[in-house]
Amino acid sequence: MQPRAHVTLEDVAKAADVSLATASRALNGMRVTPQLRDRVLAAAEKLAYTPNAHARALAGASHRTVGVICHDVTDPYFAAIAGGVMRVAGANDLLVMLASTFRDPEREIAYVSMLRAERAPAILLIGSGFEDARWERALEAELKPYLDGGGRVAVVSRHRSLKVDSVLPENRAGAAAMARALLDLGHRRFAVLSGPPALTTVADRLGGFREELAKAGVALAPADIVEAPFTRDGGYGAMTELLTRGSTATCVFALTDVMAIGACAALRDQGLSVPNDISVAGFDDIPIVRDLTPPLTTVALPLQTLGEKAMELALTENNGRRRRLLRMGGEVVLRGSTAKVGS
Amino acid sequence: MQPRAHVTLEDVAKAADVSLATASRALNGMRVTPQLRDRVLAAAEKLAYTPNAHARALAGASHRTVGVICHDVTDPYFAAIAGGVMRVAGANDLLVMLASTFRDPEREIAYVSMLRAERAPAILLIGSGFEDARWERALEAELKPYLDGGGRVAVVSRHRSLKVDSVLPENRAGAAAMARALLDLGHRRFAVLSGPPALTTVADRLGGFREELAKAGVALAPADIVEAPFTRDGGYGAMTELLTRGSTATCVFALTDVMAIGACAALRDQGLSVPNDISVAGFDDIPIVRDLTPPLTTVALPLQTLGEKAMELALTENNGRRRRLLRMGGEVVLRGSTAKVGS
DNA sequence: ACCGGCCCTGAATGCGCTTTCAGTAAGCGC
DNA sequence: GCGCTTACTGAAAGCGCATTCAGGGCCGGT
Repeated sequence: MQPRAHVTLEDVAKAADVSLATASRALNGMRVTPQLRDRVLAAAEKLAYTPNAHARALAGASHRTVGVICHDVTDPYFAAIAGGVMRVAGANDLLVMLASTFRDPEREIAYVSMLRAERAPAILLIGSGFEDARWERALEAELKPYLDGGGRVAVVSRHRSLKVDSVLPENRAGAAAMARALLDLGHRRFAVLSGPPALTTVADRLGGFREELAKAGVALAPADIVEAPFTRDGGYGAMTELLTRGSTATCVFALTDVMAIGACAALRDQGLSVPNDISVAGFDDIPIVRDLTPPLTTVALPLQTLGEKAMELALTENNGRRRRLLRMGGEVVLRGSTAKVGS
Repeated sequence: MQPRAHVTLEDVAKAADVSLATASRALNGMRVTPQLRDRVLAAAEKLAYTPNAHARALAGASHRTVGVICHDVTDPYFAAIAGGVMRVAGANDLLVMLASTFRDPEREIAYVSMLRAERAPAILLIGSGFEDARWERALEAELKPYLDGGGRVAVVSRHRSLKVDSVLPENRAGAAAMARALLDLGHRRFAVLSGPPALTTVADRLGGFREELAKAGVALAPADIVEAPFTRDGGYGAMTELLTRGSTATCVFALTDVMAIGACAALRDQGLSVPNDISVAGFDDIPIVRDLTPPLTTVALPLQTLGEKAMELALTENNGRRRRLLRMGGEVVLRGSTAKVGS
């Protein structure tokens, strides 16, 4: 005969010969005569009882599964941030529901909706928002009732339009700093490996870079900018494209390290040397880049910390009702993938 | 005045002036007069109604959040597998709860217990099991009632002791194949960068490698094996240790690519060249290794597919009650990090 | 020995939803 | 036009648990 699908609290209570209420109290550590408590615990153990989290949540006990939505766990950038989130979550005895949207705004909204249905105590949005105001509004509409219902929301690296606690990488300032650093190395002809223009991160990084160059009187022609997905293959393709266009750039700035890795691969496959033939710089400082040959010059972001802070923001009550905003990172780290011009 | 904490189905029903049951049916796409359905949908929309997933689950509707437990999402190996899992999950309109154990068996069991409480329809265990039979038994005890209750379990890369659907990398055969490949290159003095002996994967890979060497009359002395965590820094430290010991190995086999990356970094920092001074080989074929300089020789595993297959196994009914077992990967991929001896 | 008060236990209620079950209105054939 | 089937709607039960509300045993005070 099949064992019962699920052992319920009632079964335990019956086995221990106490009332359902007493069993509940014993299991939850409320004051109960030690003898009874032992009986209940023993019965629960014997029956392999596991409380039904849904029933528990329904009955009022807050449940402990927070939602995290990112673009793509496979990307080391998001993996590192998610790692930080999970570290803090784990320390607080929380489960994490992780979802990947693959940069599809529709999926993102669908996930928020599911998380809302789960009555997750907190939702974290990791990664760039979308330039299209339509999506941001739809997202906001989804988030609003959640927040009204007491839900907590924090975002990482997301455009300011959402009025929630935020952890923001210094995208614009970091890119500007990188521009200065590259100018200091003597570069004057640049190319940029850009990402999907729909992402706000792209606008910020590209804008910061371009403006800083402009201050030095260096222009960035449309032909010097190639758009591609924020992936290794995107970077590879963009770099290849640049090469076939006959670009004369002495330095390539990839908007993410992952793209920079692809770019370096393309250069290698074309028999070009980094940084002797061309300098390459990235953004993010994902862990792997310091172990590349040559190690990658990049704009450093404390990725794990980004995630940790976001989780902390979501977990701590924000009494002053103003949203909190943390800005982090943005320092240029010069490594071997960039060199002085003509050296 | 505060908006109500949560809009319930009853609110929607009242607003649409229909009964609760009708509202439920309208929302769930059951046959209802179009006119009524529209009224209900409009009311739901206006009130920003989101069904309570807990209530829904409790009332019998199966819910759609599967649990995935891995050692560490930050590790590209697990990230890639998790990516595959999420791809299939997403295609089936499932949410994924991802948890990282950081290789702590106690946490692993705790997570299984939480997932069981959540009544997740499926649990996936990603990553090596533990040699200590005590933990495996405890895990089994936790899993047993879950399976009896109709839960589905699949594991990736986990020792056979668990009687559940499995996707197994060819750890032993792959390591043996690597041994042969390295022998063919003329190597006779080897060192191994090993992992925590508590992990079954370590025993399999190390065993396969050692046995194949033995067949060729090449012994692996204890001094040639260094144990370290399965991390980049672990590999770095182990390689450094090996160097300070004055190892005479011409070839280093790291049990994972991540360790191999650390090893290469250590060699570089010591001014040694790969593969001229020493050959390095890894295991897993995580995506990044083909972009290293030199690209890493390794045992290939179709990581994303591993995750996809596991999810598929968990999703498909297993009518024949025998557990299904998929073995995958194990082919040696020779790249630039290994060279013929003396060349 | 008696009563007030305290602490522990058990019965009962409700969380929000799905799902029978029964009831009612509409539709059909004769 | 009557009886019957068909189709939809509404009332109500119950999923498993936390929790409130009474009731009952026990203690100390007098």
